[in-house]
Amino acid sequence: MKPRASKEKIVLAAERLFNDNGVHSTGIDRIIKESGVAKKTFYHHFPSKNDLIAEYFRRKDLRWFERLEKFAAKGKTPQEKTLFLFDALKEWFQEPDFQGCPFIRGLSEFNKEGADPKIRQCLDEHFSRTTHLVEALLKEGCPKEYKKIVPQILSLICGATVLAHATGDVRLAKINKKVALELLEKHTRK
Amino acid sequence: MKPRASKEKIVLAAERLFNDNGVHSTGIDRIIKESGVAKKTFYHHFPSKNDLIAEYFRRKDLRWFERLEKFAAKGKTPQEKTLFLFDALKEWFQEPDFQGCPFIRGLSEFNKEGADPKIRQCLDEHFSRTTHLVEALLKEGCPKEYKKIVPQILSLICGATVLAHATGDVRLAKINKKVALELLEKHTRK
DNA sequence: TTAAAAGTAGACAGAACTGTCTCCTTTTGC
DNA sequence: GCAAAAGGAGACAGTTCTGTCTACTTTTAA
Repeated sequence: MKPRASKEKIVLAAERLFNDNGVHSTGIDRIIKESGVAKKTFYHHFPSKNDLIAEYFRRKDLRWFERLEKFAAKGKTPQEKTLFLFDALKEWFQEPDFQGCPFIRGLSEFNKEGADPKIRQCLDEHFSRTTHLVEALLKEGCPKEYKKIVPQILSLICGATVLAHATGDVRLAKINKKVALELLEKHTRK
Repeated sequence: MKPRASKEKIVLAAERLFNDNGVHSTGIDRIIKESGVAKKTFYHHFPSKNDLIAEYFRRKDLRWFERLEKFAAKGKTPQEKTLFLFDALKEWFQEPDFQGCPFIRGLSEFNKEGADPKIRQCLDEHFSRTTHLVEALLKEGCPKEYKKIVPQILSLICGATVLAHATGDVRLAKINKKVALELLEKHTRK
């Protein structure tokens, strides 16, 4: 086996297990067994489980923004770009292993006294970066009122994600896209 | 100590610890220590930890609907009742120990293969009962279009809750109440 | 009053978890 | 080619977790 492939195999196994069973419920031994590496190899790449968890969140964050930007690029105006974010959600919700947002799930497990600071930082940065992305789009699209609309759009994104996870209803993406459209039309017409 | 008080003390300690540290992260020993009962007493009332967890969710569910109904009762029309739900959220978000929705958090920990069925049932019932409450209000308020609006209102409730937890911004309740008002006005005028 | 129910205190078993360590082999990079 | 880095296999320590059990005391209710 290629030495450099070990780290990747660990992260891929962790990604699947964390997604299916939750982060806390997934033991190191299980990750090691399923990735097929030796325990020493694991601890060579990740000094502790928390380092793997942080890496997991960094990767999820990266892919989240790749997806959002891929869809936003389909729109011509900032308003269109914003609306295409909901198509990104639709694509996400339809994935067979969709288990809700890793960061919202992460809040449950790591947003507490005593949790590893580098993990909490991953969560904080993810939420603030998502906010900034929407903020940047709306600042361009409706510069006078973007401060009002940003939390509304973020609520629609969050709400769709949680409800799609709780109920399995993929249509939430489309439903909230329409609400977003109405909000944007209303605040752009003025 | 009064014998009948033991069960209550256990549940109260569990409620605080589950809220502060998460359900999985809270060990039986900690709950026993903080509630001040003997281990045998604990297992007398709850055959297993999962039974305590189910009881925890049943109580949270009960209080959630008590609160929603208390606020809904302040409105005269179904539309007003629906809008008052967001004032219930505001009250909730302002509590010093607000740590997000226990059921959304529970999804992260228990919505997986192998989780205790009675716990998953608590979660499922909570989401469907909340849906039915909103559905009942809107069915009365705008009978022709309630099917469209229910998921929108639920999204606004969910989104506000998650974002208030993630960012600490209590204003989400008020912001989304306004969006809900616009949605209801639009669909009632027709 | 008295038997049953509920409680206290805490040892203990058995499993699971994180992280360390040893011994040895393979791969990489200069 | 060869030293250093990376990897394999797995024993082991130390902790924590759930759940059981013994021995004894207090409260409740008929």
